[in-house]
Amino acid sequence: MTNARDEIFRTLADPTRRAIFERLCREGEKTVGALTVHAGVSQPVVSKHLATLKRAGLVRDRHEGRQTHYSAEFAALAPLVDWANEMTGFWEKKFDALEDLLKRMDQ
Amino acid sequence: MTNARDEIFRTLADPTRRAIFERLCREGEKTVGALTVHAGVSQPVVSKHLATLKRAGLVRDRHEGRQTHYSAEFAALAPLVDWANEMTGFWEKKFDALEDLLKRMDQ
DNA sequence: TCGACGTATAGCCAGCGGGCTATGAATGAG
DNA sequence: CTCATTCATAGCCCGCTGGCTATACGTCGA
Repeated sequence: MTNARDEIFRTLADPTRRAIFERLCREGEKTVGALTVHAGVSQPVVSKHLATLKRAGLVRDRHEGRQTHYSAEFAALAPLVDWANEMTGFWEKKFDALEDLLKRMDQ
Repeated sequence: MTNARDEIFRTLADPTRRAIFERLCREGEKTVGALTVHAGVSQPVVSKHLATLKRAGLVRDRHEGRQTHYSAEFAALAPLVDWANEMTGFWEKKFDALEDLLKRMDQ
């Protein structure tokens, strides 16, 4: 029952994980080792976070020899943006309704 | 050190809390009691979630007699949208760079 | 003034999850 | 073949937090 939107929010809630994702967004494809250097946590933890990000569809992995290259999946952010737009959309709707009401009152 | 963006993500990560926020977005100002009816959790829990949402700047409260009315603060979603745009922005940048590269190669 | 009502706070518990180390599995180098 | 390298997995621990009940606090009606 836990939908994609929920998973995206949960996944991006952790600062360490979000930092890893940000890094992939800014600097493109990176190996686990390269990410670990600046992550501030151990390599297994980085791998774990990457697995979580992958399950949420936020990253892709590409195996090349013994290293795994990860890259950001930008499109996966769409549900988040859509949700935010939907929420603020309700505000605009109400604003429109208010405007409409005022117009009617003006008549 | 935990900035606003971080707090917003953490706050919206919980499904129950996000549902409450969504409800406030969709249906406007609501009392704690009204929110509790459909929240699926006890009243104290709803109050707690509302306090968390308030600390994150996502809702406002208005006291009227013994009831407290809460309403969504849509503007508080801006950091979230900005962040998402920034992330996808890196993608566009890279796309532009690629386009530029292809142009140069074409010459 | 007193009781009922609406909300917030306190205190507790259990589970989730993020951190660690140790180790396994796969690949490359020599 | 053997050893080093790179990453993933396993197993553990502990703090955080979301849930609960009980209760305190403030407000309204009688």
